[in-house]
Amino acid sequence: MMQNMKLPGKTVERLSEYRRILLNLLAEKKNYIYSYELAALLHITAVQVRRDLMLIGYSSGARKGYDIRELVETIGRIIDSEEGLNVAIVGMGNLGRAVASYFRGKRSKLNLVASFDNDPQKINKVISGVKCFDIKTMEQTIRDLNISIAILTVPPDAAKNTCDEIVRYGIRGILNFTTVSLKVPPDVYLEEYDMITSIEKVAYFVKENLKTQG
Amino acid sequence: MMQNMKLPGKTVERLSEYRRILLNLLAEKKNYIYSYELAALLHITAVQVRRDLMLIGYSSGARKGYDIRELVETIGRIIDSEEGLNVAIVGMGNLGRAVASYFRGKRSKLNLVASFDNDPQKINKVISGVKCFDIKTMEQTIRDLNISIAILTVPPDAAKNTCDEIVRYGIRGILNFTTVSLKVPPDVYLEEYDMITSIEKVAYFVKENLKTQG
DNA sequence: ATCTTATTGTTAATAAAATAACAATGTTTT
DNA sequence: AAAACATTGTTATTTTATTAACAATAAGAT
Ligand SMILES: NC(=O)c1ccc[n+]([C@@H]2O[C@H](COP(=O)([O-])OP(=O)(O)OC[C@H]3O[C@@H](n4cnc5c(N)ncnc54)[C@H](O)[C@@H]3O)[C@@H](O)[C@H]2O)c1
Ligand SMILES: NC(=O)c1ccc[n+]([C@@H]2O[C@H](COP(=O)([O-])OP(=O)(O)OC[C@H]3O[C@@H](n4cnc5c(N)ncnc54)[C@H](O)[C@@H]3O)[C@@H](O)[C@H]2O)c1
Repeated sequence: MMQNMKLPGKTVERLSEYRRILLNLLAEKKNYIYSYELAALLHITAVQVRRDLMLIGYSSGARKGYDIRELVETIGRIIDSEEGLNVAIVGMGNLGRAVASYFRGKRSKLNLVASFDNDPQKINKVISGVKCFDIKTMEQTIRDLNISIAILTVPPDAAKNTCDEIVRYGIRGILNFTTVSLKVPPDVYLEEYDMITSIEKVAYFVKENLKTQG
Repeated sequence: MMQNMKLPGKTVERLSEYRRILLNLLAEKKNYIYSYELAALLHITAVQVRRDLMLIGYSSGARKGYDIRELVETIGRIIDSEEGLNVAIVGMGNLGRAVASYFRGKRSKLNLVASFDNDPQKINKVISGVKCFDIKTMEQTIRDLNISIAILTVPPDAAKNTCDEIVRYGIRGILNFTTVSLKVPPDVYLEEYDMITSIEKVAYFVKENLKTQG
């Protein structure tokens, strides 16, 4: 098994989702799970689950289902970085605070270590559990705290410049929530998400369903 | 051209993204755009853009690029519902408020007409521009205001029950931001999004890139 | 201990999505 | 007004993702 081969993005997404659900199940004291159960929880097929687990080389021993604890651990070995990676939120407004409060204490291998803003009201305060730094100190702070991932939640008109800055300061991955489409060098991984797209997609299928089903 | 054929979900997503970007460009007084320009803004290929537009039967006249205003209008005719659809946010916490403030005044065919919560502090107040109703009045309010789409942002432990309720009250599409995986009847369209998955995906590729590039 | 059964792991087949190839078309240049 | 050109619209091809099929395996039943 080529352990050093990059997994397809889709598989990585599902592995993250498997783990999220498995952790919930562990909390409910469930210890084993069948592929078809996990599939049903994610609205996918059991084959897909088994295929994904095959890709990461995980094998269950069979017939009793997967050992949830073990599987969570295996997924971690594949998708987490051993030493952990440090994350910052850039732009501590409505969305930034929501993300911070959600993120807090969730993932042991991804540490939310800082946020940045240009609002004097926010600078040097702890907001939603994370210290807010002056955006002017970003270069220094990113280096000092060894931050490699940024969650971008500044206003649209600040997005482009801010993105160029953080890339210059050594950020290697960006989750962009602004409505602005960014350009980054090929060695920086960029993921973009816009809620409006999700809502419009829902609306489209609702509309189509209403057309055919009344 | 089969106008009544459902488009692939991926195409619907891209159409929404095209429109978002085109509206930004219009605001900057740009009137025409080539397929390759639009593609670059979305990090996809020009062929994909042209293919999507072919699917919705849009034709440019050629060589001067697409008329942005016209294209925005055409996309609207395809993905929007003519009469508009009404949307509610269920759970007006950190994320609910962030979504509300983002949504406000954005889409003319999707109207954010209500939010629901069980916190007496919030009930009957206008929060982030939208009135917050008592969750107990949800059945009535959903019917009165003809709400067909819900954005679910309640705490995880309330998610399942709340989802069952809104489905019973006639909701036809749900955008689920809770970490709980929901089950809905086949005539209800469900879209789920978890930020942690996005961040873990970024982290995975950052890790892999660091391995190969130092 | 053997048989039955349920579930896995994996290869093969199918389906969906993306890309390439290129003729058609309208624009600009000469 | 013809030639050169850039860009589109569309079909064909390739690639990627999903699903189906099924032999292998281990748990439980007899
Ligand atoms: N709210 C949402 O649900 C949502 C959803 C999708 C996308 N977005 C986008 O995310 C971004 C943030 O949305 P929001 O609702 O949190 O907005 P917001 O105005 O509440 O927050 C923006 C924050 O960025 C800070 N800021 C402004 N300029 C800055 C700069 N140059 N450097 C650093 N910080 C700066 C502001 O002080 C503020 O704290 C926007 O681009 C918005 O379009 C929001
Ligand atoms: N904050 C984020 O960025 C983020 C991201 C992804 C997912 N989520 C998920 O979204 C949900 C909301 O997150 P949040 O940070 O806004 O939490 P929050 O606690 O700030 O907000 C939850 C809101 O729901 C209300 N509520 C509680 N029980 C309710 C009930 N039974 N009926 C109606 N309303 C009820 C609360 O009064 C509160 O206003 C959670 O499930 C969280 O896991 C949050």
